[in-house]
Amino acid sequence: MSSENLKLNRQGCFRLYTAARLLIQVYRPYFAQLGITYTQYLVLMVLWEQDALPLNAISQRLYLESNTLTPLIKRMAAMKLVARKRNKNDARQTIVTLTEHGRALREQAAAIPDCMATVLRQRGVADEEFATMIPVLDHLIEALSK
Amino acid sequence: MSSENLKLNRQGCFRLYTAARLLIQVYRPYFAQLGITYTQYLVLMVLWEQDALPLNAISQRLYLESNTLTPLIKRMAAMKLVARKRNKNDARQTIVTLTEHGRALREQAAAIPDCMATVLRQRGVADEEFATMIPVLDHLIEALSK
DNA sequence: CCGCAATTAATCGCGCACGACTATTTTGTA
DNA sequence: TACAAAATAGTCGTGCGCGATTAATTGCGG
Repeated sequence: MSSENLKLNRQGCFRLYTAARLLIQVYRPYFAQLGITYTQYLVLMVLWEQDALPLNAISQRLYLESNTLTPLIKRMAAMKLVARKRNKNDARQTIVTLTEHGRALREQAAAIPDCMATVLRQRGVADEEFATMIPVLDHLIEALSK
Repeated sequence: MSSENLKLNRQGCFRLYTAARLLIQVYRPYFAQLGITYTQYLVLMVLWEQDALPLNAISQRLYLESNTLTPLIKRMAAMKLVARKRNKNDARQTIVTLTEHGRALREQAAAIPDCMATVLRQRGVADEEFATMIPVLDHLIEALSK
């Protein structure tokens, strides 16, 4: 193992961390227009795909724990994006459902990926280039999430 | 532009965000042993390379603003890792210098990249695989940071 | 059917990130 | 030289992330 590769890991982490932050910064104004944050958008994405999920299921999808999700979803409930209710069959679970407002946001948010793709292309990042990272990121996530 | 690629962007952001989080989670216990956080480690890395930098310079290296760095570095000063002092030549600047303790941590932290590389390899992520992302991440950071 | 382990959310405290803003100091220029 | 513009840190408020812990509920082996 060369010291080159050692350095690479640590710098790789920094690059991953920085690229994620900067990319989310580009997203932020679009979400701000809808009155939501990036993380709230992630929760909505999960619910748009399948509604009425227990917090547990959202947790597994997003790799976020209840200590992050519970307050997050409470804020979303306060904004009338979702509703929280106990599961009758299993009183331990809290079921999260979309409100009309939460469902309606889907159409408005649909345009965001287009905008993002355009922004990236304008800044010289080709889709194909970005795409080369996807399988590695998936491998990394799969390897680190257990 | 296929809807496939549109989806890819948004999911690409999520993957980037998640992979960064999970990777830092693996780092965290090592840093905890030294009594520091990942972000504090980043500041130390910059200062280990060149000591006595104005906050401004650290900001540029880490892509973090003063609203993040000022409190962060104050905490590090409270822990006696660094010292803060005004620049005599330019009273606007705050110069951040390593203390003896901050300098000493370098040797202890030196082992961490080894551990990380081992952990990743154990989990089936080869250095070469990770390395393929580096140029793309650099391109992304360069493109998004202005 | 009892009790104990596992599951599921929730709570708490702290440290980032970051948008918006302010205060101070320097610089450049008319 | 005056003074507007730029540079530099700092402050404030909010929303994550997450380690640690707790409370409530369910499931399961004996």
